[in-house]
Amino acid sequence: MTRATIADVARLAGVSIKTVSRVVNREPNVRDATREKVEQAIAELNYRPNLSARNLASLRSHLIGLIYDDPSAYEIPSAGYVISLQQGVLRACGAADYAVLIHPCNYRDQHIGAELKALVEHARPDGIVLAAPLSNMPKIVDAIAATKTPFVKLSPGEGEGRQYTVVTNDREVCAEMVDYLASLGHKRIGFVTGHTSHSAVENRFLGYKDGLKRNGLAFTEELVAHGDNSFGSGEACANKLLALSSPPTAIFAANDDMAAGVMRSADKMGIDIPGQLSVAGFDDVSLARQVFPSLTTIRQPLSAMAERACLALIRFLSDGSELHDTEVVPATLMIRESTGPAPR
Amino acid sequence: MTRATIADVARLAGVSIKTVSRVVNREPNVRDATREKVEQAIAELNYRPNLSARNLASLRSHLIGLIYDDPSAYEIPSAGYVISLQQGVLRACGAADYAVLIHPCNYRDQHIGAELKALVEHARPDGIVLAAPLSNMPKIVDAIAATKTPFVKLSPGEGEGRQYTVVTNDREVCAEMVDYLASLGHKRIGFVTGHTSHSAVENRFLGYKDGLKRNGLAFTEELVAHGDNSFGSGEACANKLLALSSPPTAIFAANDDMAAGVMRSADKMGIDIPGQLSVAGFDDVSLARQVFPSLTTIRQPLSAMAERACLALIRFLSDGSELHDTEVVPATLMIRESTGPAPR
DNA sequence: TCACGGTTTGACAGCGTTGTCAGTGGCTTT
DNA sequence: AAAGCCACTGACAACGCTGTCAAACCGTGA
Repeated sequence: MTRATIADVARLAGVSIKTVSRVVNREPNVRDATREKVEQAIAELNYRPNLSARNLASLRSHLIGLIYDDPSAYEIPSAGYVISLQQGVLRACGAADYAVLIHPCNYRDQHIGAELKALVEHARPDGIVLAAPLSNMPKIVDAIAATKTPFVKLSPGEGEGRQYTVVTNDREVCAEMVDYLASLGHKRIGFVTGHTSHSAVENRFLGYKDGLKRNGLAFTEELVAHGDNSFGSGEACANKLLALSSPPTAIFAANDDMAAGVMRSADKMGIDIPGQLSVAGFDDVSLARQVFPSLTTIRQPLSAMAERACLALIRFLSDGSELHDTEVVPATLMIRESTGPAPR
Repeated sequence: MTRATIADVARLAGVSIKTVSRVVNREPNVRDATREKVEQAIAELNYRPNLSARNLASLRSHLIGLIYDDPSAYEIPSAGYVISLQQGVLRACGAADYAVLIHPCNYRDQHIGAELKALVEHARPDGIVLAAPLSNMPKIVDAIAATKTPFVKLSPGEGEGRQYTVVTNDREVCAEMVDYLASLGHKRIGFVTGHTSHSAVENRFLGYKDGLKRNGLAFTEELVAHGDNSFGSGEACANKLLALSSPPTAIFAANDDMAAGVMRSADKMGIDIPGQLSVAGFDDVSLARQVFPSLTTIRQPLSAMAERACLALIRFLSDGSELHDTEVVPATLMIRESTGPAPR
């Protein structure tokens, strides 16, 4: 007893296999009565189309490649980021009958261009979703583009306008965070930057400066420390900022891991949060809710961004609708316990 | 200019397509000279086999389904667990030319059996890797078994011996953790249990009792608090244990999230860790290194377990080698800052 | 009644592989 | 020299579906 094929269904329903194909693929021009007969036969035989046969005949793979940087490959654990991506893409693909091919990779790898080329030539996905920070690296974007496979970029940073990109409003929302801190009376607001490979962090820095300006606060290099996105670098940056003769009363870090590092450093120094120091992060990873006090941060709508990007890709694949554009999905402030009125 | 097919290669090499197929699939009985000619033609044309055609002809999908519980579907963020699983499976599959189909699902879903059945019938993976806690749920295991698709179970708990299962030695390693705490002079060691749906946590509890016994310490119900694997429940359990007239000097939680909750609770009460209270967890999620002080815990070799399970599955698929067995991959203690000598 | 146009249906040729089975040719054995 | 064996190679039929195109059908207006 093997799986029923389209021919079995056709025989049982008393129609041709092409008509069964039409019913299965919801094509028009099938009489209602015929459709019903076929559907009944499908149900009776528990027929499921063979995807390999379908793909072979239709010259497509019905596969979407999701390419992202493997977080734990070099000890920056942001697994939540990857899971969110996957959720969004799976949601979009599930609805449209595409399968997802995940491909974690290490952006530091010398041969990543060749690796991605090989992947695409081997699996032949119909389209690709390229996630940050890979989507900000010209070498990688070019390698993907060279394969001629349609792709969308998912980038928290600014899109480049050359390909369809879904971004979040890093810059604006960071300025809003500064608004919020200023509204609490903070005058000296420090900033911990992230690794520059991640173009989004530059925008976060710009947003920080925008915020200072529009709240009448002067920008000082002294209050900026340069981290690399890791928890450890957050600690180091806080050590530096808090050792200033006139230390900041609030520190805004470009991601949550570093913000947690800042908190740990302050904790070690016996500095009370938020009594003596307010701390804010960016990302809203699960850690943000688990540190004590819980972290004020900014939530990126990652999963939604991934879904939107993937849906646009699928739309393009099915009807060829334009793909050169940028879509912005706004992020939101998550006010928690780590920020409070400026001390005085 | 479209992709080269096997026929193009055959023509260029001056052989039949079958011979090309033999070379590509590393089949025996091809003369070296012939093989070289073919390989040269393949390189020249940059030929890559069409996977759909191969799958159709060979009646297999070359797909491994990875089914796991979606952590963020109900706010228990253990994304690192999923990432580790994926890494292990991808490693095994990549080497053997299988693709991975990921399928997060919610074990609380009423219709999960039907959902998995539909998935398997639709995508027709050649084999399935079923991760905990799903692998401990008879309803789910039965649904998978009913599809007749070969599968392996990945379970931190005990295997059931009916199917191939890769487990870790939860019970033994937990006893070792108690050994370690006892060696630091702790006499009153509390335990925070996890959600009972996760059979591994029962073994952890048993290991805790084993450890007490072999160190000559009495087991008291009073020192056991029942959590549900969440950070919040860890806090609640610590509140209860630390309110005892004679509170424990060490608390061992069945997972890291709860251990972090314990730490937060102690922090709120002004209890010094590890000076007044030692805290230990289980899992070694990234959080364990980010809390202050960093958490002593137990690292599960998750990624290695997933890889071993998947390799066994692939071996079975290729040569039909036996699949009814249980393999144990040992876990290891990670001693960090949250544990220290008992106070006195 | 007949031609006409639109809707519905079917025959059949691929899609690019693998599996089966029948050669083919060289070397050993009798 | 004939027979037998083995290593190698190729012809061709699947595999289960979709796309193309032609045929059948059906209602309508002339």
